[in-house]
Amino acid sequence: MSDVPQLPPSLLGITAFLLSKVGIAGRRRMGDRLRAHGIGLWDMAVLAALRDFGPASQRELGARLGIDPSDLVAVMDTLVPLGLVDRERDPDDRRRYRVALSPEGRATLDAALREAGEVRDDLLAALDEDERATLHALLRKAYAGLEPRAQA
Amino acid sequence: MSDVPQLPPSLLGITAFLLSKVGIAGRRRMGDRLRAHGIGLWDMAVLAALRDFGPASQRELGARLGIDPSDLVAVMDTLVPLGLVDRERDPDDRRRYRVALSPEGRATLDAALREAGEVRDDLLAALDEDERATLHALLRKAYAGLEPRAQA
DNA sequence: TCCTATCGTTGGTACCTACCAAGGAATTTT
DNA sequence: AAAATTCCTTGGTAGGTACCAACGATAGGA
Repeated sequence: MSDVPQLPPSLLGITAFLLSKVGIAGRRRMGDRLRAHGIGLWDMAVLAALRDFGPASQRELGARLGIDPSDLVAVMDTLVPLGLVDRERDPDDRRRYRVALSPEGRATLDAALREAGEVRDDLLAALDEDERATLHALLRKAYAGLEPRAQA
Repeated sequence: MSDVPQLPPSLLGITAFLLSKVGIAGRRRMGDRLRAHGIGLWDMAVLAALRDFGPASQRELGARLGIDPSDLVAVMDTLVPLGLVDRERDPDDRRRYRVALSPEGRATLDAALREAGEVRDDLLAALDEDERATLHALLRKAYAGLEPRAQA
């Protein structure tokens, strides 16, 4: 009759459950859209960090975003060949790279952020503008409580 | 200086990003707490489905919760030995099992739901009662839009 | 100079989620 | 009674995330 889940009310009463469900759906949709741009979620996060904070070493990027340095290698293996970042050895310390956002990277980031807006519209289709703003503000507040230093 | 992520404002402005972050944090905490009861998230979902909808076959449970039947085997391998569910062959069709919540299962589910409440309090520590209620209502509405049949 | 530390990299582990194929047992259909 | 279908199970694949150890290259301190 139906191959769509009909979840128990007990679970729907759990905020963390809803959070997880909607969050996973959003993450999945975002990942699908970014794939069309040839990048992944971590790649987008790195582009955003480079734009917001300026050029950085891979180590700094990893610390900032909470990514293990070894996992950052895969991100760079994506971003560098696509020309979305410029990576050169730091003249002052040739152990480290100096990773910077390229014009192409900036354009891709802009596109990714537009995709994010569309994902939000899709994910929160049932909510009006005010409700979306309220939801965002509440999430921001809750997240700030979780990660004190992440406050903008 | 800091081993805690300092996320780019660009990302914090993305509702889906926050949703995912807070959702993952909640899921993780819930998983940690359930582990102390010897069960996982899927196990809890099955217990909740059995309480809300009554005894069912594994196929029905799978369809209802969106779990692949083969993955449900692992859930049963957890719940049956713990005595949280009673599983017997359906007399009318001995291919299928009739899985029912046991008294121990009901008690464990109650405990799990209490844990869920504590996780909410922890996860949403930065929000007051009204804000938590608002957040829950908004998530419920958004989720209902995503999964039309999941409305309670 | 020698020792130690850091940066990026390779390679590996572990865990979890989600799927799919195939088979035995039981049932229904033809 | 033969064939097709359903239910559960086993086994395998695939993707994603998160770690950790060790190494070459480079740099700084004793």
